[in-house]
Amino acid sequence: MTTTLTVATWNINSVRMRRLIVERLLNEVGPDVVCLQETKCQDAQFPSADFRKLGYEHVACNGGRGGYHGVAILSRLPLADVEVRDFCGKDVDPRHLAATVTVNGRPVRLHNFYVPAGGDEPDPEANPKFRHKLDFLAEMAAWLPGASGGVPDVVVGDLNVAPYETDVWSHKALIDVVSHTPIECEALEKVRLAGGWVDVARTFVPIEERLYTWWSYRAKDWRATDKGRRLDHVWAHPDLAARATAFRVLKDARDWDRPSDHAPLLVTLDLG
DNA sequence: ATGGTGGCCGAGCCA
Repeated sequence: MTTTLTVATWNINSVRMRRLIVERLLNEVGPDVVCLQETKCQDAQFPSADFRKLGYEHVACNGGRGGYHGVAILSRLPLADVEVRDFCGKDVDPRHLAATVTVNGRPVRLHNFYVPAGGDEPDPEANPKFRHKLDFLAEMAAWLPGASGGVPDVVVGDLNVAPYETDVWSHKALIDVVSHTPIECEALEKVRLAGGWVDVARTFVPIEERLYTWWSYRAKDWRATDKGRRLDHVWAHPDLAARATAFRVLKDARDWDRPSDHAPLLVTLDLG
């Protein structure tokens, strides 16, 4: 019996447009669980059957009205206690989905997030989208630490903030650009510290080393110019972080056919 | 260089 759990997180930028590269991840990498963001797909239209055929029999999705945002979890393992939370008092705001998987008798609570991008102007007074982003992060900090009911948890997703200097191609150039402004970086750090989660990526890739998960579609040659940002994250309860045996950003997927602008992240936990 | 690209849905919004 295997005692490892491999979790992927990937902002897919429309699951219907990019179903084939999701299938490529399932076939070629084969994580146990895949957390998707920006599915842009109502639940009734979600291509669950295609993923089930590949062995991902357990599918949970939160697609809202379809056009915007949306999160989903594909899993080879049963998903228990599936939960959705609408943040910031919005009726339909499909940005969160939680579920529990159990490996070797050990339950792990997964929280899959798509944090609001925040628009262009980093001023909460002038820009309601930035206000929403800060409010969302504040609500995460207040709610998330108590949300897993004592089950060790993993928080993943497109958190839309690159918190450290080496999480962006130029700290100086991006200091006033939404995703890397000090107020957001501090807000994200507050969320992480509120629950005591470990930034798993940074336990594998030292803080001195640049690490990105997103490269703009607008770059002429994304790999050569390498103007990336680390917007996607894997956080883990310290007991789980201590069991993390592998982590990587699957940068090659940024060059797959009709790619997402985000690369998948993969973490493996040894629950033996 | 205040553009550039891409997906929603079928114009303008969102990222």
